Amino acid sequence: GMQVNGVSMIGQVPGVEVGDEFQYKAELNLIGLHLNMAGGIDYMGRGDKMLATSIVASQDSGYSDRFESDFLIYSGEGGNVLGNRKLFDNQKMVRGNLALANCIRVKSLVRVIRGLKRPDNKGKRYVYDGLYNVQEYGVENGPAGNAIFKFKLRRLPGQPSICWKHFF
Amino acid sequence: GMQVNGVSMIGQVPGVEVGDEFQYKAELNLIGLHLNMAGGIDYMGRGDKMLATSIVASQDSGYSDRFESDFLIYSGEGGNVLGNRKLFDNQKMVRGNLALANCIRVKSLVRVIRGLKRPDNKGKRYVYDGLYNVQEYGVENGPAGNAIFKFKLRRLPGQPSICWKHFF
DNA sequence: TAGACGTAGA
DNA sequence: TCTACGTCTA
Repeated sequence: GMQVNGVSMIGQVPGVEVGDEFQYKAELNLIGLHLNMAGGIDYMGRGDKMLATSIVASQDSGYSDRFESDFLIYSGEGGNVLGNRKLFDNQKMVRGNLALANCIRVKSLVRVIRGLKRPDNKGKRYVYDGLYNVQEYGVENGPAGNAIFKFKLRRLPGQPSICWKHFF
Repeated sequence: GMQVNGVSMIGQVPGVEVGDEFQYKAELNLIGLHLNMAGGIDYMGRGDKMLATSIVASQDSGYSDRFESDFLIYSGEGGNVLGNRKLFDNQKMVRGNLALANCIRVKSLVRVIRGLKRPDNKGKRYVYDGLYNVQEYGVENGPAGNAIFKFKLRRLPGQPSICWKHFF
Protein backbone atom coordinates (compact mmCIF):
# COMPACT_ATOMS: atom_id res chain seq x y z
CA GLY A 1 0.00 0.00 0.00
CA MET A 2 0.96 3.65 0.14
CA GLN A 3 3.45 5.01 2.57
CA VAL A 4 3.99 8.53 3.71
CA ASN A 5 6.43 10.65 5.64
CA GLY A 6 9.51 11.81 3.77
CA VAL A 7 12.36 13.60 5.49
CA SER A 8 12.37 17.37 6.01
CA MET A 9 15.35 19.06 4.39
CA ILE A 10 16.51 22.27 2.78
CA GLY A 11 17.77 22.40 -0.80
CA GLN A 12 17.98 19.76 -3.47
CA VAL A 13 16.35 16.42 -2.75
CA PRO A 14 18.51 13.49 -3.94
CA GLY A 15 17.00 11.75 -6.95
CA VAL A 16 14.62 14.55 -7.87
CA GLU A 17 15.42 16.62 -10.93
CA VAL A 18 13.90 19.70 -12.49
CA GLY A 19 10.92 18.66 -14.58
CA ASP A 20 10.04 15.58 -12.55
CA GLU A 21 6.27 15.24 -12.34
CA PHE A 22 4.10 13.88 -9.55
CA GLN A 23 0.40 13.22 -9.33
CA TYR A 24 -0.44 13.74 -5.68
CA LYS A 25 0.60 15.74 -2.68
CA ALA A 26 1.06 12.41 -0.95
CA GLU A 27 3.79 11.58 -3.46
CA LEU A 28 5.56 14.86 -2.76
CA ASN A 29 5.34 13.97 0.90
CA LEU A 30 6.65 10.44 0.41
CA ILE A 31 9.63 11.51 -1.65
CA GLY A 32 10.40 14.37 0.71
CA LEU A 33 9.94 17.16 -1.81
CA HIS A 34 7.07 18.82 0.06
CA LEU A 35 5.82 17.35 3.33
CA ASN A 36 2.83 19.62 3.86
CA MET A 37 -0.15 17.60 2.63
CA ALA A 38 -2.49 20.55 2.40
CA GLY A 39 -0.54 23.75 2.83
CA GLY A 40 1.35 25.46 0.03
CA ILE A 41 4.33 26.36 2.20
CA ASP A 42 6.42 23.69 3.87
CA TYR A 43 8.95 24.57 6.55
CA MET A 44 11.13 23.26 9.34
CA GLY A 45 12.97 24.43 12.41
CA ARG A 46 16.55 25.58 11.87
CA GLY A 47 18.22 26.77 15.01
CA ASP A 48 15.76 29.02 16.79
CA LYS A 49 13.64 29.96 13.80
CA MET A 50 11.57 28.39 11.08
CA LEU A 51 12.78 28.29 7.48
CA ALA A 52 10.68 27.45 4.45
CA THR A 53 11.82 24.34 2.58
CA SER A 54 9.42 24.26 -0.36
CA ILE A 55 6.33 25.88 -1.84
CA VAL A 56 3.64 24.80 -4.27
CA ALA A 57 2.71 27.58 -6.68
CA SER A 58 -0.23 27.76 -9.06
CA GLN A 59 -1.36 30.28 -11.63
CA ASP A 60 -4.83 28.79 -11.87
CA SER A 61 -7.20 27.00 -9.51
CA GLY A 62 -8.08 30.36 -8.05
CA TYR A 63 -4.50 31.26 -7.17
CA SER A 64 -2.63 34.12 -8.69
CA ASP A 65 1.03 33.28 -8.46
CA ARG A 66 3.00 34.72 -11.36
CA PHE A 67 5.85 32.92 -13.07
CA GLU A 68 8.18 35.11 -15.09
CA SER A 69 11.34 34.13 -16.92
CA ASP A 70 13.58 33.91 -13.89
CA PHE A 71 11.47 34.87 -10.91
CA LEU A 72 8.17 34.12 -9.23
CA ILE A 73 5.62 36.17 -7.33
CA TYR A 74 4.08 33.93 -4.71
CA SER A 75 1.03 34.67 -2.55
CA GLY A 76 1.22 33.99 1.16
CA GLU A 77 -1.02 31.64 3.08
CA GLY A 78 -3.95 32.19 5.41
CA GLY A 79 -6.61 34.87 5.53
CA ASN A 80 -9.47 32.48 4.92
CA VAL A 81 -12.11 32.83 7.62
CA LEU A 82 -13.08 29.39 8.88
CA GLY A 83 -11.21 27.91 5.96
CA ASN A 84 -13.91 29.25 3.73
CA ARG A 85 -12.04 30.79 0.78
CA LYS A 86 -14.96 33.19 0.47
CA LEU A 87 -14.65 35.15 3.67
CA PHE A 88 -11.35 36.95 3.84
CA ASP A 89 -9.17 38.35 6.57
CA ASN A 90 -5.69 39.82 6.70
CA GLN A 91 -2.89 37.33 6.28
CA LYS A 92 -0.55 37.16 9.26
CA MET A 93 3.21 36.89 9.42
CA VAL A 94 3.15 33.50 11.11
CA ARG A 95 3.77 29.86 10.21
CA GLY A 96 4.55 29.43 6.53
CA ASN A 97 4.62 33.16 5.79
CA LEU A 98 7.09 33.77 8.57
CA ALA A 99 9.21 30.80 7.54
CA LEU A 100 9.34 32.13 3.99
CA ALA A 101 10.25 35.63 5.15
CA ASN A 102 13.00 34.20 7.37
CA CYS A 103 14.67 32.78 4.27
CA ILE A 104 15.47 36.26 2.99
CA ARG A 105 18.09 37.23 5.58
CA VAL A 106 19.65 33.78 5.78
CA LYS A 107 19.54 33.40 1.99
CA SER A 108 18.13 29.91 2.47
CA LEU A 109 17.06 28.15 -0.73
CA VAL A 110 13.47 27.11 -1.33
CA ARG A 111 12.26 24.33 -3.60
CA VAL A 112 9.51 25.44 -5.96
CA ILE A 113 6.89 23.03 -7.25
CA ARG A 114 4.37 24.04 -9.87
CA GLY A 115 0.78 22.98 -9.27
CA LEU A 116 -0.73 22.39 -12.72
CA LYS A 117 -4.11 21.23 -13.91
CA ARG A 118 -4.41 17.67 -15.12
CA PRO A 119 -5.41 17.18 -18.76
CA ASP A 120 -8.84 15.94 -17.66
CA ASN A 121 -9.14 19.00 -15.42
CA LYS A 122 -9.60 16.81 -12.34
CA GLY A 123 -7.30 17.82 -9.54
CA LYS A 124 -3.68 18.84 -9.89
CA ARG A 125 -0.34 17.46 -10.87
CA TYR A 126 2.98 18.75 -9.60
CA VAL A 127 6.16 19.56 -11.50
CA TYR A 128 9.43 20.32 -9.74
CA ASP A 129 10.77 23.68 -10.90
CA GLY A 130 14.04 23.88 -9.00
CA LEU A 131 15.63 26.04 -6.32
CA TYR A 132 14.81 29.67 -5.70
CA ASN A 133 16.07 32.45 -3.49
CA VAL A 134 13.53 34.49 -1.55
CA GLN A 135 14.42 38.10 -2.26
CA GLU A 136 11.74 40.21 -0.64
CA TYR A 137 8.07 40.47 0.16
CA GLY A 138 5.37 43.08 0.13
CA VAL A 139 1.71 43.40 1.03
CA GLU A 140 -1.15 43.73 -1.45
CA ASN A 141 -4.87 44.13 -1.05
CA GLY A 142 -7.09 41.12 -1.65
CA PRO A 143 -10.67 41.12 -2.97
CA ALA A 144 -12.05 42.32 0.36
CA GLY A 145 -9.31 44.85 0.99
CA ASN A 146 -7.58 42.27 3.15
CA ALA A 147 -3.80 42.06 3.35
CA ILE A 148 -2.09 39.45 1.18
CA PHE A 149 1.63 38.82 1.28
CA LYS A 150 3.47 38.67 -2.03
CA PHE A 151 6.87 37.03 -1.97
CA LYS A 152 9.36 37.59 -4.75
CA LEU A 153 11.54 34.56 -5.43
CA ARG A 154 14.40 34.44 -7.91
CA ARG A 155 15.22 31.22 -9.72
CA LEU A 156 18.77 30.04 -9.15
CA PRO A 157 20.72 30.37 -12.44
CA GLY A 158 22.30 27.33 -14.05
CA GLN A 159 19.28 25.08 -13.59
CA PRO A 160 17.73 23.42 -16.64
CA SER A 161 14.44 24.75 -17.96
CA ILE A 162 11.24 22.83 -17.57
CA CYS A 163 10.25 21.17 -20.82
CA TRP A 164 7.38 23.10 -22.35
CA LYS A 165 5.52 19.85 -22.89
CA HIS A 166 4.74 19.83 -19.18
CA PHE A 167 2.35 22.69 -19.58
CA PHE A 168 0.03 20.91 -21.96
CA GLY B 1 3.11 6.56 -8.68
CA MET B 2 -0.23 6.26 -7.07
CA GLN B 3 -3.38 5.72 -8.98
CA VAL B 4 -6.95 6.37 -8.04
CA ASN B 5 -10.45 5.69 -9.25
CA GLY B 6 -11.92 2.31 -8.47
CA VAL B 7 -15.24 1.17 -9.90
CA SER B 8 -18.54 1.90 -8.19
CA MET B 9 -20.45 -1.27 -7.32
CA ILE B 10 -22.89 -2.75 -4.86
CA GLY B 11 -22.05 -5.78 -2.73
CA GLN B 12 -18.88 -7.76 -2.37
CA VAL B 13 -15.75 -6.40 -4.08
CA PRO B 14 -13.73 -9.18 -5.75
CA GLY B 15 -10.49 -9.85 -3.92
CA VAL B 16 -11.46 -8.10 -0.72
CA GLU B 17 -12.23 -10.25 2.32
CA VAL B 18 -13.53 -9.52 5.78
CA GLY B 19 -10.64 -8.38 7.94
CA ASP B 20 -8.57 -6.88 5.13
CA GLU B 21 -6.88 -3.73 6.34
CA PHE B 22 -6.02 -0.53 4.49
CA GLN B 23 -4.08 2.55 5.50
CA TYR B 24 -5.67 5.35 3.52
CA LYS B 25 -8.96 6.44 2.05
CA ALA B 26 -7.10 6.62 -1.27
CA GLU B 27 -6.47 2.88 -1.03
CA LEU B 28 -10.16 2.21 -0.46
CA ASN B 29 -10.82 4.34 -3.51
CA LEU B 30 -8.24 2.57 -5.65
CA ILE B 31 -9.49 -0.90 -4.80
CA GLY B 32 -13.12 0.15 -5.23
CA LEU B 33 -14.21 -0.56 -1.68
CA HIS B 34 -15.18 3.05 -0.92
CA LEU B 35 -14.80 5.73 -3.57
CA ASN B 36 -15.68 8.73 -1.45
CA MET B 37 -12.33 10.22 -0.45
CA ALA B 38 -13.73 12.36 2.34
CA GLY B 39 -17.33 11.40 3.00
CA GLY B 40 -18.34 8.49 5.20
CA ILE B 41 -21.16 7.38 2.89
CA ASP B 42 -20.48 6.29 -0.67
CA TYR B 43 -23.32 5.84 -3.15
CA MET B 44 -24.23 5.48 -6.80
CA GLY B 45 -27.17 5.85 -9.12
CA ARG B 46 -29.33 2.74 -9.58
CA GLY B 47 -32.26 3.27 -11.85
CA ASP B 48 -33.85 6.55 -10.83
CA LYS B 49 -32.59 6.71 -7.29
CA MET B 50 -29.35 6.68 -5.36
CA LEU B 51 -28.29 3.66 -3.34
CA ALA B 52 -25.51 3.57 -0.76
CA THR B 53 -22.66 1.23 -1.61
CA SER B 54 -20.43 1.52 1.46
CA ILE B 55 -19.92 3.41 4.70
CA VAL B 56 -16.96 4.10 6.96
CA ALA B 57 -17.90 3.82 10.63
CA SER B 58 -15.89 4.90 13.66
CA GLN B 59 -16.45 4.68 17.38
CA ASP B 60 -13.77 7.19 18.19
CA SER B 61 -12.28 10.27 16.49
CA GLY B 62 -15.31 12.20 17.67
CA TYR B 63 -17.83 9.88 16.07
CA SER B 64 -20.35 7.85 17.98
CA ASP B 65 -21.21 4.88 15.80
CA ARG B 66 -21.99 1.80 17.87
CA PHE B 67 -20.96 -1.70 16.89
CA GLU B 68 -22.88 -4.48 18.63
CA SER B 69 -22.61 -8.22 18.10
CA ASP B 70 -24.52 -8.34 14.85
CA PHE B 71 -25.67 -4.83 14.12
CA LEU B 72 -24.42 -1.29 13.85
CA ILE B 73 -25.86 2.10 14.69
CA TYR B 74 -24.47 4.58 12.18
CA SER B 75 -24.74 8.36 12.32
CA GLY B 76 -25.77 10.23 9.19
CA GLU B 77 -23.70 12.86 7.43
CA GLY B 78 -23.92 16.63 7.28
CA GLY B 79 -25.12 19.18 9.78
CA ASN B 80 -21.75 20.89 10.10
CA VAL B 81 -22.09 24.61 9.46
CA LEU B 82 -19.35 25.73 7.07
CA GLY B 83 -17.74 22.33 7.55
CA ASN B 84 -16.85 23.44 11.02
CA ARG B 85 -17.65 20.45 13.25
CA LYS B 86 -18.34 22.95 15.99
CA LEU B 87 -21.37 24.73 14.65
CA PHE B 88 -24.27 22.35 14.15
CA ASP B 89 -27.38 22.29 12.06
CA ASN B 90 -30.03 19.69 11.35
CA GLN B 91 -28.93 16.88 9.09
CA LYS B 92 -30.94 16.64 5.89
CA MET B 93 -32.31 13.62 4.07
CA VAL B 94 -30.19 14.20 0.96
CA ARG B 95 -27.08 12.76 -0.68
CA GLY B 96 -25.55 10.00 1.41
CA ASN B 97 -28.33 9.96 3.99
CA LEU B 98 -30.96 9.58 1.30
CA ALA B 99 -28.95 6.91 -0.49
CA LEU B 100 -28.64 4.97 2.76
CA ALA B 101 -32.35 5.29 3.50
CA ASN B 102 -33.18 4.12 -0.03
CA CYS B 103 -31.41 0.85 0.70
CA ILE B 104 -34.07 -0.10 3.25
CA ARG B 105 -36.95 -0.66 0.83
CA VAL B 106 -34.86 -2.26 -1.87
CA LYS B 107 -32.94 -4.35 0.68
CA SER B 108 -29.70 -3.33 -1.03
CA LEU B 109 -26.54 -4.48 0.73
CA VAL B 110 -23.99 -2.02 2.05
CA ARG B 111 -20.29 -2.62 2.65
CA VAL B 112 -19.14 -1.58 6.11
CA ILE B 113 -15.59 -0.44 6.77
CA ARG B 114 -14.36 0.27 10.26
CA GLY B 115 -12.29 3.40 10.74
CA LEU B 116 -9.81 2.63 13.52
CA LYS B 117 -7.01 4.59 15.13
CA ARG B 118 -3.49 3.73 14.16
CA PRO B 119 -1.20 2.44 16.88
CA ASP B 120 0.74 5.71 16.84
CA ASN B 121 -2.55 7.59 17.06
CA LYS B 122 -1.81 9.44 13.82
CA GLY B 123 -4.69 9.25 11.42
CA LYS B 124 -6.85 6.22 10.73
CA ARG B 125 -6.66 2.77 9.27
CA TYR B 126 -9.55 0.93 7.71
CA VAL B 127 -10.72 -2.65 8.20
CA TYR B 128 -13.36 -4.24 5.99
CA ASP B 129 -16.19 -5.58 8.15
CA GLY B 130 -18.44 -7.18 5.54
CA LEU B 131 -21.94 -6.69 4.16
CA TYR B 132 -24.85 -5.24 6.08
CA ASN B 133 -28.55 -4.70 5.51
CA VAL B 134 -29.99 -1.28 6.30
CA GLN B 135 -33.04 -1.99 8.48
CA GLU B 136 -34.36 1.36 9.61
CA TYR B 137 -33.42 4.84 10.69
CA GLY B 138 -34.48 7.36 13.29
CA VAL B 139 -33.63 10.88 14.35
CA GLU B 140 -31.76 11.85 17.49
CA ASN B 141 -30.74 15.15 18.99
CA GLY B 142 -27.13 16.27 18.65
CA PRO B 143 -25.17 18.44 21.06
CA ALA B 144 -26.95 21.60 19.94
CA GLY B 145 -30.40 20.02 19.77
CA ASN B 146 -29.85 19.52 16.06
CA ALA B 147 -31.27 16.53 14.21
CA ILE B 148 -28.93 13.60 13.60
CA PHE B 149 -29.95 10.53 11.64
CA LYS B 150 -29.20 7.16 13.18
CA PHE B 151 -29.23 4.22 10.79
CA LYS B 152 -29.58 0.67 12.08
CA LEU B 153 -27.68 -1.84 9.97
CA ARG B 154 -27.72 -5.60 10.53
CA ARG B 155 -24.65 -7.66 9.68
CA LEU B 156 -25.34 -10.39 7.12
CA PRO B 157 -25.05 -13.79 8.87
CA GLY B 158 -22.53 -16.35 7.67
CA GLN B 159 -19.65 -13.90 7.35
CA PRO B 160 -16.44 -14.53 9.25
CA SER B 161 -15.68 -12.43 12.31
CA ILE B 162 -12.97 -9.82 12.28
CA CYS B 163 -9.91 -11.05 14.11
CA TRP B 164 -9.73 -9.33 17.50
CA LYS B 165 -6.10 -8.48 16.84
CA HIS B 166 -7.27 -5.78 14.46
CA PHE B 167 -8.51 -3.70 17.35
CA PHE B 168 -5.13 -3.38 19.03
C1' DT C 1 -6.56 21.42 18.61
C1' DA C 2 -6.32 24.10 14.60
C1' DG C 3 -4.75 25.31 10.07
C1' DA C 4 -3.61 24.30 5.24
C1' DC C 5 -2.72 26.03 -2.60
C1' DG C 6 -6.00 18.09 -0.72
C1' DT C 7 -9.12 15.17 -3.61
C1' DA C 8 -13.04 13.02 -5.80
C1' DG C 9 -17.82 12.82 -7.01
C1' DA C 10 -22.52 14.67 -7.26
C1' DT D 1 -19.35 24.74 -7.28
C1' DC D 2 -20.02 22.47 -3.17
C1' DT D 3 -19.76 18.80 0.23
C1' DA D 4 -17.42 15.29 2.78
C1' DC D 5 -16.16 10.39 9.12
C1' DG D 6 -9.06 13.25 4.72
C1' DT D 7 -4.28 13.76 6.46
C1' DC D 8 -0.45 15.94 7.96
C1' DT D 9 2.55 19.23 10.93
C1' DA D 10 3.03 22.67 14.39
